[in-house]
Amino acid sequence: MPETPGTTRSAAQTPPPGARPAVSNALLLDALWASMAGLYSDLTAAAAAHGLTYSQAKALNVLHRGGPASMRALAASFRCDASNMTGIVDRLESRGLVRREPSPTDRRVKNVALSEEGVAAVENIRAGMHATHQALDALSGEDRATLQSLLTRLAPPAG
Amino acid sequence: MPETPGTTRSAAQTPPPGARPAVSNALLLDALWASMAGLYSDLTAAAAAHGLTYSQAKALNVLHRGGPASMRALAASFRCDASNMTGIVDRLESRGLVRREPSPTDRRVKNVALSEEGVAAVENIRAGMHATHQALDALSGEDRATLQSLLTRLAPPAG
DNA sequence: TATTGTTATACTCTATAACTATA
DNA sequence: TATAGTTATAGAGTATAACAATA
Repeated sequence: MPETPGTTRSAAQTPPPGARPAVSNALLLDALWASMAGLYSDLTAAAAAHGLTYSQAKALNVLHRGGPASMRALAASFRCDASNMTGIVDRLESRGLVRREPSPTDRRVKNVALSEEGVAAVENIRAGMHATHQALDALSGEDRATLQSLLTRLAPPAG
Repeated sequence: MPETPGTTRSAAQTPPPGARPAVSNALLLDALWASMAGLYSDLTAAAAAHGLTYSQAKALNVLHRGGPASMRALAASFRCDASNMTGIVDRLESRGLVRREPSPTDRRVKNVALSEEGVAAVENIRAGMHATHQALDALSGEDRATLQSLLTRLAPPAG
């Protein structure tokens, strides 16, 4: 039950006297929150243009990046209970975007794999995130590299 | 119907020969997506620790940052239909975290305002985003300023 | 016994449409 | 007529608990 308000910066990072004012965690949190909201909105719109929800697009993207995955592994990447994946994969499968394949080594496991249509869908959705692409295209090459580095350091281990 | 895969960088930014390899939009999109997922997960967990959902915490945060807002303005900040706010605000109000107050100037409008308990809740939730605070605390002062600047440039106009 | 995937249930979020009370 | 808020409805995501098949 922490009674401490927003600013929780470690005292070890006391800025040197005369330096420009430090950016508080509270301010960074606001900026992160706003950019997250923008990204989520852009992604939801791009998915909706293909008749898909955000979560469905997210599942396709996970499979696109990491290859076939078990229901359990998919749920782990969503950080949600495994039972939730049943419905999400059901809807994707009924539209022919993914397939459920029995694992050759463990008969309990079902591996979910993208179909050709699924690959096309996820690539179109990613390309259709116009606001995000526009914002990224406005950055210099150096800024892009810096952003990539900072985001990678921010991303949690489970990513 | 763009057939183009992930990389949609404008040709105007062709990197000079001999420069370090450019960071593609596809790579940046992955990094953004991963950090967004981490932030969402951290925020959802912090809200759940107070018995609140992500959307409820988001509404409290909007009111905390911007002061009282009409149902319509709240819905605009959520980029969702106004009818959805009724239930969200209902649940927050039933727990005493917000109040609905009639607008003095327009009898159709209801302004939603944080109660003292609501202020405490949103501040505790923000402070309870441990993974995010930890990741931010690991950044140098210069990196923090750079991140703040880049995120602000990424955030959409509607914020 | 433990694990994988599923089913059943309840709650929340979301979009759409229709309604009311104001303007 | 147009707008603010609400209600009704249906679809989707989420957590919990319980279950059958398999390890």
